[in-house]
Amino acid sequence: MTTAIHGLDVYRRELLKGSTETLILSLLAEQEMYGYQLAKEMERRSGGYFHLKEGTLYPALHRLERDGLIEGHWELSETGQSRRYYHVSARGMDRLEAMLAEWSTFADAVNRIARPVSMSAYVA
Amino acid sequence: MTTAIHGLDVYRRELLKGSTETLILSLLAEQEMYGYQLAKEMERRSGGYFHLKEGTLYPALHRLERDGLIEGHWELSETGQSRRYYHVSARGMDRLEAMLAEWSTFADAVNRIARPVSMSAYVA
DNA sequence: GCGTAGTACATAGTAGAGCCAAGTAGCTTC
DNA sequence: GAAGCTACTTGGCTCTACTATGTACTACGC
Repeated sequence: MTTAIHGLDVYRRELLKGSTETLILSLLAEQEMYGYQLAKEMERRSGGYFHLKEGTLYPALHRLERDGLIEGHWELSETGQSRRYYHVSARGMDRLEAMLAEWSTFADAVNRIARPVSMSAYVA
Repeated sequence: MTTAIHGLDVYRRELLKGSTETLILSLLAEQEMYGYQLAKEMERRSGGYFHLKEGTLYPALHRLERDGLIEGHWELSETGQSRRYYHVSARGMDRLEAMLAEWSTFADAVNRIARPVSMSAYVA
């Protein structure tokens, strides 16, 4: 059941694949944040469209840190909760820039194929 | 080795994930085509950006056919080569429309987060 | 004091997509 | 007859997002 809808769900999930890290880097580049805060901020900024699950968020943060793109440190909040704050490293900034350029190219290419008519300007 | 570049390769591949079927449906919606022709056309239209490998293309076509979004039939070319031509079904057209809408929403959401400044207009 | 809800992080397991590689098969060119 | 292009197929691999579950602390209502 819900087979008619199911395909779209999968589609949205697959679209997100690969963009998650760019989105995380973008937000962290603006401001140092901890995981939970990041998830909330992303949801807020996207008008509820992006809702990162834990199983996506934390492994992604671990990957980014492992690759040296972000750096994290523990802090104890007033309430006694431990939070891991992350900021983007110099290398991460370079990567972010490259990823944003890649995203632009990709989006343009998709639009050239999927929406050849409705796009106002595309190079001949 | 090539670790600095590797991340971007992965990024491009992951971006493609989920968009492939939309791209295929879009091209087939314009014109009936066979697999190999589809790959060439996609590469041409995207200025070489999209280069679908066989291991991506044919499984994707099989999935789309299995889901009833496209329908295929064999034809024998003048040279004696067998080709499987595909066209988009009514159901496939509906799905394509939904996917294009989803793509727009997704791209907007990404731009709101990743490029909050450079976007000319976004809703407050 | 106890259950519930929210905050905050971690991870094992699963599914799915794209890629690599290898194979089949026909045609053309040398 | 070897190489190269066309054309399709398939098995195995990697990577990513999600599900589900667990830990642990705080705050609220009863």
